Amino acid sequence: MGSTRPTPQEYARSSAPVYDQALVSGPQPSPRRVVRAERRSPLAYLSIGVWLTIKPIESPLGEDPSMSQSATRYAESHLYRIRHSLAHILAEAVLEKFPDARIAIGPPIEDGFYYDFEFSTPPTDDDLKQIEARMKKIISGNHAFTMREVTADEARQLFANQPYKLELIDDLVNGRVDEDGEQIAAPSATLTVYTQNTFTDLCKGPHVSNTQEINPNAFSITFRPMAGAYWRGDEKRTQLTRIYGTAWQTPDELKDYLHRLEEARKRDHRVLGQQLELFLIEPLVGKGLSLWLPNGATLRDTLERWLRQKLLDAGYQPVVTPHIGSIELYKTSGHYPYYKDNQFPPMDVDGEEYMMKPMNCPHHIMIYRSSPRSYRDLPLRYAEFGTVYRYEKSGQLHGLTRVRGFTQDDAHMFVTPEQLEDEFISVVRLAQEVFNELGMNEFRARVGIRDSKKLDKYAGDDSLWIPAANAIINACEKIGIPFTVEEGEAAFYGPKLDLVFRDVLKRDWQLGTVQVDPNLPQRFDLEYTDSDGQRKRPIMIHRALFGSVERFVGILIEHFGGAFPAWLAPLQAVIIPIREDHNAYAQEVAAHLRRHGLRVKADLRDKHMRNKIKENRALLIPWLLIVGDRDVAERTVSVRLRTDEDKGALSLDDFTALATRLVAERALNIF
RNA sequence: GCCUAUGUAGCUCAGAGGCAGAGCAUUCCCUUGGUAAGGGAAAGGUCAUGGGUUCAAAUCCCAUCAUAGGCUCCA
Repeated sequence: MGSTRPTPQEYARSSAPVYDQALVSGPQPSPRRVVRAERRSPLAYLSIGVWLTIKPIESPLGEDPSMSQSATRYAESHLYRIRHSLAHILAEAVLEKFPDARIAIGPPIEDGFYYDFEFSTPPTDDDLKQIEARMKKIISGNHAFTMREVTADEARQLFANQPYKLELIDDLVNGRVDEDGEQIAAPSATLTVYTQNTFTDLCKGPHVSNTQEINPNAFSITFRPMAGAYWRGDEKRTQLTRIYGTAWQTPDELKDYLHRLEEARKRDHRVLGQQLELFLIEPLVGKGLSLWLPNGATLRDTLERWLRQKLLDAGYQPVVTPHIGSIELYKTSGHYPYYKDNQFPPMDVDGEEYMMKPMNCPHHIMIYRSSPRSYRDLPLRYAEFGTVYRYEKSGQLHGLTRVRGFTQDDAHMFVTPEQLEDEFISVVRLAQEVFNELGMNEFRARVGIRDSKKLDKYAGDDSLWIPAANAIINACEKIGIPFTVEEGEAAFYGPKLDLVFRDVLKRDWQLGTVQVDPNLPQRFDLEYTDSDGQRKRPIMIHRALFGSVERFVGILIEHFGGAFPAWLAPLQAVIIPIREDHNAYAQEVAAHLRRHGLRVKADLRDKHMRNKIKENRALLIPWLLIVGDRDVAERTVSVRLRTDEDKGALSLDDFTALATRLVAERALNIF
């Protein structure tokens, strides 16, 4: 390794943790990351790593103007000023109607802006409508935005009855935060305030010069309900009321945005999960616990069998471990004290404490430890679709993407230090292969290292962490996967790489994770005998590609909008007879296709064929096979795709060959 | 967990103190129709749960549960 190689910490500083604000959009596992991205000062966007080569993918829903720009350009854009200014106008309108409201902060964010308030009685939806109407009036008043520098004392006088502003002022002069509440190092010598019309706010800008630069019909504050938000994101502090706005340059852009939201809503895996009868979450079963209906289970099972075969081919060995374990196991691993608050509480069984399994690694470690190991055995790769249970706060649960019981496509590798980098590379390559075959081509990696300010949070010392982090970074560079390095995102036992997938709507989803772990082998005193006869300590790699199968299926549902490639579709073809006397042929066709391994059904209900087409189309069945007099006579099926394309008649043999080929190839197209 | 909203038939939703409603789905009857809803009938309800106010509660009040949008956290 060359002496110029930056330390992992230097990497983290040189690559902006968020390199494209568009990449932090949409539902994703870590809302905290969104918050951090929103608050990041423009400066933080300036240093963008050269290895970040995300290419834009085509979106069927049109381009979002803010998304095609880098975050830096966004912060300098006119749209950014419009949104920032609208936040102030919102505060003005709110204070007019609620003079005793306290104002907190109001930054521009992706797609819009928000402002946080403290109300004695929160506004109603009606109030919000009136506030929006009032904002349009203020905009039409052509008011100038003027900036003024003030001393801290002047500022304290200006905001004498605004405690949140006073706190910000104190922190600003002491160098703790900037106006958006972002932590910064240097104290700020001068403070600036911006005034428009009757409203003055502590603010570093920038703003539009006059409200006439804002189109009064290109924003909305009623598009999303009000929300609670903790002051400074700290749950121990006051909960404020956040009013969100979206704002654009033109009314058409606003319309497009609202349309995109609507499209995303239609793809919601919870909506499609019900419509396509994939899964249920039943209160009587419990919060965050999913029931898989036959359709969903078929999809899941197809995915799992495919992945299992891939793992066997890659030299993984299957293992199976139970759903609960002695608390002593998790005390030894260190998980219990560290993640106590996120686990189901222990249960007492005959005076011994047991826990629902929150992770599989300690169990796999015990399998490794069950027998003396030689360097000739390594790498050892244990794989299990292991179901784990974690206590998530109730407000945190969300469909399949955030549940309390889920199955990880988990594996643990035990390697020698020399094997670490190659093994790591092969894991990431396998991930690439798996996701590419699923048609998920757009993904990147996020390397998580220790928070250099809180080193005591982590197990083990530099001698374990630094080589491990370097192995990950080396691997990323060799593979050429786009990656960023982020401080404080490591697991407590080792640095990690998270795989982040960007779906067809350009939303980011964290998928699996690959973690280098030098610590658990130490805690469990794992050993192998090396070629020189010495007992040595192996290193572990923890990895999951899908992450949680439940969550992964949820992501697939949204990515494909429920229109799965044929090989994944729970039902691949439905045969629709035109008249009742075609039923026999329909059943014959179904039996024929089933014999060729296809999942098909003959729809023999006493309904008009048009009705059956409509209903099966809504179920997004890839192939609808219409059979009538001509088809019976000529042994054909008339193929109608779920895309509404009528492909005309194919001989039964031709269709069988086509369908089985597309399924075998796991093709993304269905004709 | 916290803030706000919502909870009526399998699904989507109307009803806002005075007899529990519609469309779709389901069942049955008629219908046999070549590419996005053929006709008719029946059945389907603890109006989330528990308590309260009232002559009377799906409707008003309180609590609980669940869901949604946020906030916070995530091995």
